[in-house]
Amino acid sequence: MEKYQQFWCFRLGAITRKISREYNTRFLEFGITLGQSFVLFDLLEHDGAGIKDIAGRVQLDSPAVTGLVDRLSRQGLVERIDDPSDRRSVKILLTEKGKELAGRLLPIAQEYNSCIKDAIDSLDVPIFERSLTQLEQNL
Amino acid sequence: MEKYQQFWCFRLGAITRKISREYNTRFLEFGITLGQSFVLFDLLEHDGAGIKDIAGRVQLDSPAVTGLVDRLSRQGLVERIDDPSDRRSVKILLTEKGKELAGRLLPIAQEYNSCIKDAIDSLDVPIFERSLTQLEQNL
DNA sequence: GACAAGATGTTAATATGTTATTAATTTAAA
DNA sequence: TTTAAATTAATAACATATTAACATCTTGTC
Repeated sequence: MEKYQQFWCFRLGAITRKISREYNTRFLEFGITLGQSFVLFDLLEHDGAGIKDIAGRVQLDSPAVTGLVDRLSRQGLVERIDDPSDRRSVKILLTEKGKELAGRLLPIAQEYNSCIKDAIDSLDVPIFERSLTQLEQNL
Repeated sequence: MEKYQQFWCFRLGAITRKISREYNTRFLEFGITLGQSFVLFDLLEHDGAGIKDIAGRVQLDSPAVTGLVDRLSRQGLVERIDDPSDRRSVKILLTEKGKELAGRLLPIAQEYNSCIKDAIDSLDVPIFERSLTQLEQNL
């Protein structure tokens, strides 16, 4: 076993890519990718949010969200409208089609998330989740 | 807390990006990125390997490794030479400069890997690593 | 030996993510 | 009030990752 293969960063990256690939496969028939779905899910609870707010919650930089919103809007799932209270800003709104799709994708994502949890000992799940929280907080 | 933010996929992705960013910052002065460093580290133990072998070990597709090797070779850190035993294939060799740099980066990476482990309770480390192994095996 | 099937690496097209820069606007300060 | 500083989103440039298509070469079978 090579040294670098024990780096958490390497292992986390490989696992994340594998999971993302599976999500993307499941979402393929809807024409959506995993990253795009997070924006849709976010808008379900924050319809009309600006780019920066979305970026903060999905933990991406603004330019990345700009790109995701571009692709979603090209599919008629979201709309950009000017923010009347701040002309620099933009409000992202779910269209009917987008709202409907987001509602359809959410249970699919939740179901696969359960599958992932099943991959490890059920007794270890709370500890694993606690570790994730600590990584989020302490890095 | 939004639903999607509890998806392991979301959390793992965000953590991985954060760690990668820190590695890339530490490697910046060497003109190297995290992904490129994995290829260098791999060659330390498998000098002369082919693209497909490297891809298998670093868990990427061949085209991704082709790109990484392109950038490394542009910096004179690796060399492509024809495989005399199979004319489809290519051997990737570390140059002196590449070998020297890989040896210099490895301890930096190991040191930051320890930092990351310090982010979680030391008692939880073995369980977290066991969970990673199970995710690798069962997904 | 000839041909079909498989293997190897590259290229192209698309999506993702980061950093730096820019344009437009708002806020704060002098 | 005029100017300086900060904010918002977009763009450009680059690196990364995946899939599909391709060219080249090897191998196995007849």
